[in-house]
Amino acid sequence: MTKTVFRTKKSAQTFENVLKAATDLFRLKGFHGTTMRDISRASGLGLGALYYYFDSKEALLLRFYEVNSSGTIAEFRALPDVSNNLPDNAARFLRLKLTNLAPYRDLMRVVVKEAVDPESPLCPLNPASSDILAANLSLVRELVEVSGTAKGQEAQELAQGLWLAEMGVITYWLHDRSPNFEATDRAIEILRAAVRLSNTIARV
Amino acid sequence: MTKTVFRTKKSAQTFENVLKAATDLFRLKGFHGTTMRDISRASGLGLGALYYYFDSKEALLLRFYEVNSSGTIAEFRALPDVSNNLPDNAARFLRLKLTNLAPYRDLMRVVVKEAVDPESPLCPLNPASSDILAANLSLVRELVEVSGTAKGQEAQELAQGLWLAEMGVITYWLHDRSPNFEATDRAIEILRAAVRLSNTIARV
DNA sequence: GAACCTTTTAGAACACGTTCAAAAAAATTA
DNA sequence: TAATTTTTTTGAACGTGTTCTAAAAGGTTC
Repeated sequence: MTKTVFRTKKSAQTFENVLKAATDLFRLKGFHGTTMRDISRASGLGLGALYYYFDSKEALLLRFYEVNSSGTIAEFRALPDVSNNLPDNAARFLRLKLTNLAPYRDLMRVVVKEAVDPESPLCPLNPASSDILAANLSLVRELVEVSGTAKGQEAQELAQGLWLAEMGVITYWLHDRSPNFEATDRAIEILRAAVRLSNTIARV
Repeated sequence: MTKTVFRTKKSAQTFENVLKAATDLFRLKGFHGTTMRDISRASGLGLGALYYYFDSKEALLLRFYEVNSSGTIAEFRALPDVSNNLPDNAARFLRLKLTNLAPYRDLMRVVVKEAVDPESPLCPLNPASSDILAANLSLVRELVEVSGTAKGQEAQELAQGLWLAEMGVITYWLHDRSPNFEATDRAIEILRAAVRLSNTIARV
Protein backbone atom coordinates (compact mmCIF):
# COMPACT_ATOMS: atom_id res chain seq x y z
CA MET A 1 0.00 0.00 0.00
CA THR A 2 1.48 3.34 1.03
CA LYS A 3 5.06 3.83 -0.04
CA THR A 4 6.92 4.11 3.21
CA VAL A 5 10.42 4.06 1.82
CA PHE A 6 11.86 7.38 0.73
CA ARG A 7 14.93 7.84 -1.41
CA THR A 8 15.47 11.50 -0.62
CA LYS A 9 15.08 13.80 2.34
CA LYS A 10 12.75 15.99 0.38
CA SER A 11 10.55 13.05 -0.36
CA ALA A 12 9.95 12.32 3.32
CA GLN A 13 9.18 15.97 3.86
CA THR A 14 6.63 16.07 1.08
CA PHE A 15 5.01 12.97 2.51
CA GLU A 16 4.58 14.70 5.85
CA ASN A 17 3.28 17.86 4.22
CA VAL A 18 0.61 15.98 2.36
CA LEU A 19 -0.38 14.01 5.43
CA LYS A 20 -0.65 17.16 7.50
CA ALA A 21 -2.69 18.97 4.89
CA ALA A 22 -5.00 16.00 4.55
CA THR A 23 -5.39 15.54 8.29
CA ASP A 24 -6.22 19.20 8.83
CA LEU A 25 -8.80 19.16 6.07
CA PHE A 26 -10.32 15.91 7.31
CA ARG A 27 -10.70 17.38 10.75
CA LEU A 28 -12.14 20.58 9.38
CA LYS A 29 -14.50 19.39 6.69
CA GLY A 30 -14.84 15.67 7.34
CA PHE A 31 -13.77 12.85 5.09
CA HIS A 32 -16.36 13.15 2.38
CA GLY A 33 -16.25 16.91 2.53
CA THR A 34 -12.59 16.85 1.57
CA THR A 35 -11.62 16.18 -2.03
CA MET A 36 -8.30 15.04 -3.35
CA ARG A 37 -8.18 18.29 -5.25
CA ASP A 38 -8.52 20.12 -1.94
CA ILE A 39 -5.59 18.19 -0.56
CA SER A 40 -3.61 18.88 -3.69
CA ARG A 41 -4.28 22.58 -3.40
CA ALA A 42 -3.55 22.74 0.33
CA SER A 43 -0.33 20.78 0.09
CA GLY A 44 0.83 22.43 -3.10
CA LEU A 45 1.44 19.07 -4.68
CA GLY A 46 -0.13 18.14 -8.01
CA LEU A 47 -3.22 15.97 -7.97
CA GLY A 48 -1.60 12.98 -9.60
CA ALA A 49 1.49 13.18 -7.43
CA LEU A 50 -0.59 12.54 -4.34
CA TYR A 51 -0.89 8.99 -5.54
CA TYR A 52 2.84 8.69 -5.61
CA TYR A 53 2.73 8.82 -1.82
CA PHE A 54 -0.63 7.35 -0.97
CA ASP A 55 -2.55 4.67 -2.76
CA SER A 56 -5.91 6.21 -2.13
CA LYS A 57 -7.87 8.72 -0.16
CA GLU A 58 -8.68 6.06 2.39
CA ALA A 59 -4.99 5.24 2.79
CA LEU A 60 -4.50 8.84 3.78
CA LEU A 61 -7.19 8.57 6.41
CA LEU A 62 -5.83 5.30 7.71
CA ARG A 63 -2.49 6.94 8.24
CA PHE A 64 -4.20 9.51 10.39
CA TYR A 65 -5.82 6.77 12.44
CA GLU A 66 -2.47 5.04 12.77
CA VAL A 67 -0.92 8.10 14.35
CA ASN A 68 -3.81 8.56 16.74
CA SER A 69 -3.81 4.88 17.60
CA SER A 70 -0.14 4.57 18.41
CA GLY A 71 -0.42 7.72 20.47
CA THR A 72 -3.11 6.11 22.58
CA ILE A 73 -1.05 2.99 23.05
CA ALA A 74 1.95 4.99 24.23
CA GLU A 75 -0.26 6.99 26.54
CA PHE A 76 -1.70 3.87 28.09
CA ARG A 77 1.72 2.32 28.51
CA ALA A 78 2.86 5.42 30.35
CA LEU A 79 0.06 5.33 32.87
CA PRO A 80 1.49 5.17 36.39
CA ASP A 81 -0.92 2.79 38.05
CA VAL A 82 -1.68 -0.08 35.70
CA SER A 83 -2.63 -3.20 37.56
CA ASN A 84 -2.56 -6.79 36.41
CA ASN A 85 -6.30 -7.01 36.33
CA LEU A 86 -7.35 -7.90 32.79
CA PRO A 87 -10.99 -6.80 32.93
CA ASP A 88 -10.03 -3.44 34.38
CA ASN A 89 -7.24 -2.87 31.90
CA ALA A 90 -9.37 -3.79 28.94
CA ALA A 91 -12.09 -1.40 30.02
CA ARG A 92 -9.62 1.31 30.80
CA PHE A 93 -7.79 1.07 27.53
CA LEU A 94 -11.04 1.19 25.64
CA ARG A 95 -12.13 4.30 27.53
CA LEU A 96 -8.85 6.00 26.76
CA LYS A 97 -9.11 5.07 23.13
CA LEU A 98 -12.63 6.40 22.77
CA THR A 99 -11.69 9.60 24.56
CA ASN A 100 -8.89 10.18 22.08
CA LEU A 101 -11.13 9.40 19.16
CA ALA A 102 -14.07 11.45 20.37
CA PRO A 103 -13.33 14.49 18.18
CA TYR A 104 -13.15 12.31 15.10
CA ARG A 105 -16.26 10.22 15.12
CA ASP A 106 -16.98 11.24 11.56
CA LEU A 107 -13.62 9.99 10.43
CA MET A 108 -13.91 6.79 12.42
CA ARG A 109 -17.04 5.89 10.51
CA VAL A 110 -14.92 5.52 7.43
CA VAL A 111 -12.14 3.68 9.23
CA VAL A 112 -14.57 1.14 10.64
CA LYS A 113 -16.17 0.67 7.25
CA GLU A 114 -12.78 -0.15 5.84
CA ALA A 115 -11.88 -2.37 8.76
CA VAL A 116 -14.97 -4.41 8.23
CA ASP A 117 -14.25 -5.20 4.61
CA PRO A 118 -11.84 -8.11 4.20
CA GLU A 119 -11.27 -7.37 0.52
CA SER A 120 -10.44 -3.74 1.01
CA PRO A 121 -6.93 -3.12 -0.29
CA LEU A 122 -6.05 -1.61 3.05
CA CYS A 123 -8.03 -3.84 5.35
CA PRO A 124 -6.56 -3.32 8.80
CA LEU A 125 -7.87 -6.67 9.91
CA ASN A 126 -5.47 -8.34 7.59
CA PRO A 127 -2.23 -8.47 9.60
CA ALA A 128 -0.15 -8.63 6.44
CA SER A 129 -1.29 -5.28 5.14
CA SER A 130 -1.19 -3.04 8.17
CA ASP A 131 0.72 -2.53 11.37
CA ILE A 132 -2.03 -0.63 13.13
CA LEU A 133 -3.63 -3.93 13.90
CA ALA A 134 -0.32 -5.48 14.93
CA ALA A 135 0.40 -2.71 17.41
CA ASN A 136 -3.04 -2.85 18.94
CA LEU A 137 -3.03 -6.61 19.12
CA SER A 138 0.35 -6.81 20.78
CA LEU A 139 -0.79 -4.40 23.48
CA VAL A 140 -3.89 -6.43 24.21
CA ARG A 141 -1.83 -9.57 24.21
CA GLU A 142 0.55 -7.99 26.66
CA LEU A 143 -2.38 -7.14 28.93
CA VAL A 144 -3.51 -10.73 28.77
CA GLU A 145 -0.10 -12.19 29.57
CA VAL A 146 0.56 -9.76 32.38
CA SER A 147 -2.73 -10.68 33.97
CA GLY A 148 -1.64 -14.29 34.01
CA THR A 149 -4.93 -15.40 32.53
CA ALA A 150 -3.42 -17.21 29.58
CA LYS A 151 -0.06 -17.87 27.98
CA GLY A 152 1.32 -18.43 24.50
CA GLN A 153 -1.15 -19.56 21.90
CA GLU A 154 -4.02 -19.30 24.31
CA ALA A 155 -3.11 -15.72 25.11
CA GLN A 156 -3.01 -14.95 21.41
CA GLU A 157 -6.51 -16.27 20.90
CA LEU A 158 -7.88 -14.49 23.92
CA ALA A 159 -6.25 -11.29 22.74
CA GLN A 160 -7.85 -11.63 19.33
CA GLY A 161 -11.23 -12.20 20.88
CA LEU A 162 -10.77 -9.22 23.10
CA TRP A 163 -9.68 -7.03 20.21
CA LEU A 164 -12.71 -8.11 18.23
CA ALA A 165 -14.92 -7.18 21.14
CA GLU A 166 -13.23 -3.80 21.29
CA MET A 167 -13.98 -3.23 17.64
CA GLY A 168 -17.56 -4.12 18.44
CA VAL A 169 -17.70 -1.51 21.18
CA ILE A 170 -16.18 1.10 18.88
CA THR A 171 -18.86 0.35 16.32
CA TYR A 172 -21.47 0.58 19.03
CA TRP A 173 -20.00 3.91 20.07
CA LEU A 174 -20.36 5.15 16.52
CA HIS A 175 -24.08 4.56 16.73
CA ASP A 176 -24.48 5.80 20.24
CA ARG A 177 -26.67 8.88 20.41
CA SER A 178 -27.35 8.80 24.14
CA PRO A 179 -26.22 11.84 26.15
CA ASN A 180 -22.58 11.61 27.22
CA PHE A 181 -22.37 8.22 25.54
CA GLU A 182 -23.93 6.55 28.52
CA ALA A 183 -24.90 3.57 26.41
CA THR A 184 -21.31 3.03 25.39
CA ASP A 185 -20.32 3.27 29.03
CA ARG A 186 -22.73 0.49 29.82
CA ALA A 187 -21.36 -1.54 26.93
CA ILE A 188 -17.85 -1.18 28.30
CA GLU A 189 -19.06 -2.35 31.69
CA ILE A 190 -20.64 -5.36 30.06
CA LEU A 191 -17.36 -6.08 28.33
CA ARG A 192 -15.56 -5.83 31.64
CA ALA A 193 -18.00 -8.26 33.21
CA ALA A 194 -17.69 -10.62 30.26
CA VAL A 195 -13.91 -10.66 30.49
CA ARG A 196 -14.09 -11.28 34.21
CA LEU A 197 -16.52 -14.08 33.57
CA SER A 198 -14.47 -15.78 30.89
CA ASN A 199 -11.60 -15.37 33.30
CA THR A 200 -13.25 -17.28 36.10
CA ILE A 201 -14.59 -19.87 33.72
CA ALA A 202 -11.12 -20.43 32.34
CA ARG A 203 -9.83 -21.01 35.84
CA VAL A 204 -12.42 -23.64 36.69
CA MET B 1 -35.07 6.39 0.67
CA THR B 2 -36.44 4.10 -2.06
CA LYS B 3 -39.75 5.18 -3.46
CA THR B 4 -42.06 2.34 -2.54
CA VAL B 5 -45.36 3.89 -3.58
CA PHE B 6 -46.34 3.50 -7.20
CA ARG B 7 -49.04 5.44 -8.94
CA THR B 8 -49.39 3.22 -11.95
CA LYS B 9 -49.28 -0.49 -12.67
CA LYS B 10 -46.52 0.03 -15.14
CA SER B 11 -44.45 1.79 -12.56
CA ALA B 12 -44.45 -1.20 -10.24
CA GLN B 13 -43.50 -3.39 -13.15
CA THR B 14 -40.56 -1.18 -14.10
CA PHE B 15 -39.41 -1.22 -10.50
CA GLU B 16 -39.33 -5.00 -10.55
CA ASN B 17 -37.56 -5.07 -13.89
CA VAL B 18 -34.80 -2.82 -12.66
CA LEU B 19 -34.43 -4.76 -9.45
CA LYS B 20 -34.22 -8.04 -11.32
CA ALA B 21 -31.67 -6.72 -13.80
CA ALA B 22 -29.57 -5.29 -11.00
CA THR B 23 -29.75 -8.45 -8.92
CA ASP B 24 -28.72 -10.63 -11.83
CA LEU B 25 -25.81 -8.38 -12.65
CA PHE B 26 -24.71 -8.17 -9.02
CA ARG B 27 -24.70 -11.94 -8.79
CA LEU B 28 -22.83 -12.28 -12.05
CA LYS B 29 -20.24 -9.54 -11.85
CA GLY B 30 -20.27 -8.50 -8.22
CA PHE B 31 -21.24 -5.15 -6.81
CA HIS B 32 -18.29 -3.09 -7.93
CA GLY B 33 -18.14 -4.91 -11.24
CA THR B 34 -21.62 -3.69 -12.06
CA THR B 35 -22.14 -0.10 -13.15
CA MET B 36 -25.33 1.88 -13.13
CA ARG B 37 -24.92 2.13 -16.89
CA ASP B 38 -24.91 -1.66 -17.03
CA ILE B 39 -28.13 -1.76 -15.08
CA SER B 40 -29.60 0.90 -17.32
CA ARG B 41 -28.69 -1.10 -20.41
CA ALA B 42 -29.90 -4.41 -19.01
CA SER B 43 -33.20 -3.03 -17.80
CA GLY B 44 -33.78 -0.83 -20.82
CA LEU B 45 -34.41 2.15 -18.58
CA GLY B 46 -32.46 5.37 -18.99
CA LEU B 47 -29.60 6.05 -16.63
CA GLY B 48 -31.19 8.99 -14.90
CA ALA B 49 -34.53 7.26 -14.58
CA LEU B 50 -32.97 4.60 -12.38
CA TYR B 51 -32.80 7.21 -9.67
CA TYR B 52 -36.49 7.75 -9.89
CA TYR B 53 -36.89 4.29 -8.39
CA PHE B 54 -33.79 3.91 -6.27
CA ASP B 55 -31.86 6.53 -4.39
CA SER B 56 -28.51 4.96 -5.03
CA LYS B 57 -26.66 1.90 -6.17
CA GLU B 58 -26.44 0.74 -2.57
CA ALA B 59 -30.18 1.10 -2.16
CA LEU B 60 -30.54 -1.35 -5.02
CA LEU B 61 -28.27 -3.81 -3.27
CA LEU B 62 -30.03 -3.38 0.03
CA ARG B 63 -33.27 -4.29 -1.65
CA PHE B 64 -31.69 -7.51 -2.76
CA TYR B 65 -30.60 -8.24 0.78
CA GLU B 66 -34.07 -7.46 2.01
CA VAL B 67 -35.59 -10.10 -0.23
CA ASN B 68 -33.02 -12.69 0.79
CA SER B 69 -33.43 -11.82 4.43
CA SER B 70 -37.18 -12.07 4.59
CA GLY B 71 -36.93 -15.35 2.71
CA THR B 72 -34.70 -16.74 5.42
CA ILE B 73 -37.04 -15.57 8.14
CA ALA B 74 -40.00 -17.24 6.48
CA GLU B 75 -37.98 -20.41 5.98
CA PHE B 76 -37.02 -20.49 9.63
CA ARG B 77 -40.58 -19.87 10.75
CA ALA B 78 -41.74 -22.79 8.63
CA LEU B 79 -39.31 -25.24 10.19
CA PRO B 80 -41.25 -28.17 11.70
CA ASP B 81 -39.27 -28.79 14.85
CA VAL B 82 -38.41 -25.47 16.47
CA SER B 83 -37.98 -25.87 20.20
CA ASN B 84 -38.19 -23.22 22.88
CA ASN B 85 -34.49 -23.39 23.51
CA LEU B 86 -33.04 -19.94 22.91
CA PRO B 87 -29.36 -20.85 22.48
CA ASP B 88 -30.24 -23.56 19.98
CA ASN B 89 -32.61 -21.37 18.04
CA ALA B 90 -30.18 -18.50 17.84
CA ALA B 91 -27.44 -20.77 16.54
CA ARG B 92 -29.78 -22.46 14.13
CA PHE B 93 -31.16 -19.28 12.69
CA LEU B 94 -27.68 -17.94 12.18
CA ARG B 95 -26.60 -21.11 10.39
CA LEU B 96 -29.61 -20.90 8.10
CA LYS B 97 -28.94 -17.27 7.39
CA LEU B 98 -25.31 -17.85 6.52
CA THR B 99 -26.24 -20.80 4.32
CA ASN B 100 -28.60 -18.62 2.36
CA LEU B 101 -26.05 -15.85 2.08
CA ALA B 102 -23.15 -18.11 1.16
CA PRO B 103 -23.35 -17.48 -2.59
CA TYR B 104 -23.29 -13.74 -2.02
CA ARG B 105 -20.36 -13.08 0.26
CA ASP B 106 -19.10 -10.46 -2.13
CA LEU B 107 -22.38 -8.58 -1.94
CA MET B 108 -22.61 -8.95 1.81
CA ARG B 109 -19.35 -7.13 2.22
CA VAL B 110 -21.04 -4.03 0.91
CA VAL B 111 -24.19 -4.58 2.96
CA VAL B 112 -22.20 -4.90 6.16
CA LYS B 113 -20.21 -1.80 5.33
CA GLU B 114 -23.43 0.10 5.00
CA ALA B 115 -24.90 -1.45 8.11
CA VAL B 116 -21.95 -0.32 10.14
CA ASP B 117 -22.25 3.32 9.17
CA PRO B 118 -24.79 5.18 11.27
CA GLU B 119 -24.81 8.16 8.93
CA SER B 120 -25.39 6.16 5.81
CA PRO B 121 -28.63 7.32 4.19
CA LEU B 122 -29.83 3.75 4.21
CA CYS B 123 -28.36 2.55 7.47
CA PRO B 124 -30.24 -0.61 8.40
CA LEU B 125 -29.31 -0.15 12.03
CA ASN B 126 -31.51 2.88 12.17
CA PRO B 127 -34.98 1.40 12.76
CA ALA B 128 -36.64 4.43 11.23
CA SER B 129 -35.07 4.01 7.84
CA SER B 130 -35.39 0.33 7.12
CA ASP B 131 -37.67 -2.57 7.76
CA ILE B 132 -35.06 -5.24 7.19
CA LEU B 133 -33.84 -4.57 10.67
CA ALA B 134 -37.35 -4.51 12.06
CA ALA B 135 -38.18 -7.90 10.58
CA ASN B 136 -35.00 -9.48 11.84
CA LEU B 137 -35.34 -7.97 15.26
CA SER B 138 -38.90 -9.06 15.71
CA LEU B 139 -37.95 -12.63 14.87
CA VAL B 140 -35.16 -12.64 17.43
CA ARG B 141 -37.45 -11.06 19.95
CA GLU B 142 -40.00 -13.74 19.28
CA LEU B 143 -37.38 -16.40 19.92
CA VAL B 144 -36.50 -14.74 23.18
CA GLU B 145 -40.09 -14.50 24.39
CA VAL B 146 -40.95 -18.04 23.36
CA SER B 147 -37.99 -19.33 25.31
CA GLY B 148 -39.36 -17.65 28.42
CA THR B 149 -35.99 -16.11 29.19
CA ALA B 150 -37.23 -12.57 29.30
CA LYS B 151 -40.37 -10.54 28.75
CA GLY B 152 -41.29 -7.08 27.56
CA GLN B 153 -38.61 -4.46 27.74
CA GLU B 154 -36.06 -6.98 28.95
CA ALA B 155 -36.79 -9.22 25.98
CA GLN B 156 -36.33 -6.27 23.67
CA GLU B 157 -32.90 -5.52 25.08
CA LEU B 158 -31.82 -9.12 24.99
CA ALA B 159 -33.00 -9.37 21.41
CA GLN B 160 -31.00 -6.32 20.45
CA GLY B 161 -27.90 -7.72 22.06
CA LEU B 162 -28.43 -11.00 20.30
CA TRP B 163 -28.94 -9.30 16.98
CA LEU B 164 -25.77 -7.31 17.47
CA ALA B 165 -23.90 -10.53 18.20
CA GLU B 166 -25.34 -12.01 15.03
CA MET B 167 -24.05 -9.09 13.02
CA GLY B 168 -20.70 -9.71 14.63
CA VAL B 169 -20.72 -13.33 13.53
CA ILE B 170 -21.68 -12.33 10.00
CA THR B 171 -18.75 -9.94 9.91
CA TYR B 172 -16.53 -12.67 11.23
CA TRP B 173 -17.85 -14.96 8.53
CA LEU B 174 -16.90 -12.39 5.92
CA HIS B 175 -13.31 -12.63 7.05
CA ASP B 176 -13.29 -16.35 7.54
CA ARG B 177 -10.91 -18.07 5.15
CA SER B 178 -10.76 -21.41 6.94
CA PRO B 179 -11.89 -24.47 4.95
CA ASN B 180 -15.64 -25.01 5.15
CA PHE B 181 -15.91 -21.96 7.39
CA GLU B 182 -14.92 -24.01 10.39
CA ALA B 183 -13.90 -20.89 12.27
CA THR B 184 -17.37 -19.42 11.81
CA ASP B 185 -18.81 -22.68 13.06
CA ARG B 186 -16.79 -22.36 16.21
CA ALA B 187 -17.90 -18.75 16.57
CA ILE B 188 -21.52 -19.84 16.37
CA GLU B 189 -20.89 -22.42 19.07
CA ILE B 190 -19.34 -19.76 21.24
CA LEU B 191 -22.41 -17.63 20.68
CA ARG B 192 -24.62 -20.54 21.66
CA ALA B 193 -22.62 -21.03 24.85
CA ALA B 194 -22.72 -17.33 25.62
CA VAL B 195 -26.47 -17.21 25.23
CA ARG B 196 -26.86 -20.25 27.43
CA LEU B 197 -24.61 -18.64 29.99
CA SER B 198 -26.41 -15.31 30.06
CA ASN B 199 -29.53 -17.40 30.34
CA THR B 200 -28.44 -19.20 33.49
CA ILE B 201 -27.00 -16.01 34.94
CA ALA B 202 -30.29 -14.26 34.38
CA ARG B 203 -32.09 -17.02 36.24
CA VAL B 204 -29.85 -16.80 39.28
C1' DG C 1 -60.92 15.61 -27.89
C1' DA C 2 -58.50 19.63 -25.64
C1' DA C 3 -56.36 21.59 -21.83
C1' DC C 4 -54.17 20.66 -17.82
C1' DC C 5 -51.54 18.43 -14.33
C1' DT C 6 -48.76 14.55 -12.63
C1' DT C 7 -45.74 10.80 -13.30
C1' DT C 8 -42.05 8.94 -15.78
C1' DT C 9 -38.08 8.99 -18.86
C1' DA C 10 -33.93 10.47 -21.24
C1' DG C 11 -29.36 11.79 -21.66
C1' DA C 12 -26.20 15.63 -21.10
C1' DA C 13 -23.49 17.53 -17.48
C1' DC C 14 -21.08 17.43 -13.03
C1' DA C 15 -17.85 16.21 -9.35
C1' DC C 16 -15.28 12.94 -7.74
C1' DG C 17 -11.35 9.36 -7.14
C1' DT C 18 -8.06 7.49 -9.88
C1' DT C 19 -4.81 6.41 -13.90
C1' DC C 20 -1.61 7.59 -17.37
C1' DA C 21 1.97 9.30 -20.44
C1' DA C 22 5.15 12.23 -20.47
C1' DA C 23 7.96 16.05 -18.54
C1' DA C 24 10.95 17.92 -14.89
C1' DA C 25 14.20 17.35 -11.21
C1' DA C 26 17.56 14.79 -8.77
C1' DA C 27 20.91 11.31 -8.31
C1' DT C 28 24.38 8.49 -10.36
C1' DT C 29 27.87 7.22 -13.48
C1' DA C 30 31.43 8.14 -16.83
C1' DT D 1 30.67 18.38 -16.90
C1' DA D 2 28.00 15.30 -19.88
C1' DA D 3 25.28 11.34 -20.27
C1' DT D 4 22.26 8.32 -18.24
C1' DT D 5 19.21 6.49 -15.06
C1' DT D 6 15.97 7.02 -11.29
C1' DT D 7 12.76 9.56 -8.65
C1' DT D 8 9.24 12.93 -8.52
C1' DT D 9 5.67 15.87 -10.47
C1' DT D 10 2.23 17.41 -13.58
C1' DG D 11 -2.35 17.96 -15.46
C1' DA D 12 -5.21 16.01 -18.91
C1' DA D 13 -8.20 12.16 -19.44
C1' DC D 14 -11.13 8.27 -17.86
C1' DG D 15 -14.87 5.92 -15.65
C1' DT D 16 -17.82 6.26 -12.03
C1' DG D 17 -22.21 7.48 -9.26
C1' DT D 18 -25.27 11.07 -9.17
C1' DT D 19 -27.93 15.44 -10.41
C1' DC D 20 -30.40 18.32 -13.45
C1' DT D 21 -33.34 20.18 -17.09
C1' DA D 22 -36.46 19.40 -20.07
C1' DA D 23 -39.24 16.54 -22.71
C1' DA D 24 -42.43 12.58 -23.26
C1' DA D 25 -46.19 9.75 -21.64
C1' DG D 26 -50.16 9.01 -18.86
C1' DG D 27 -54.05 10.40 -16.30
C1' DT D 28 -57.89 13.65 -15.21
C1' DT D 29 -61.35 17.09 -16.01
C1' DC D 30 -64.19 19.84 -18.80
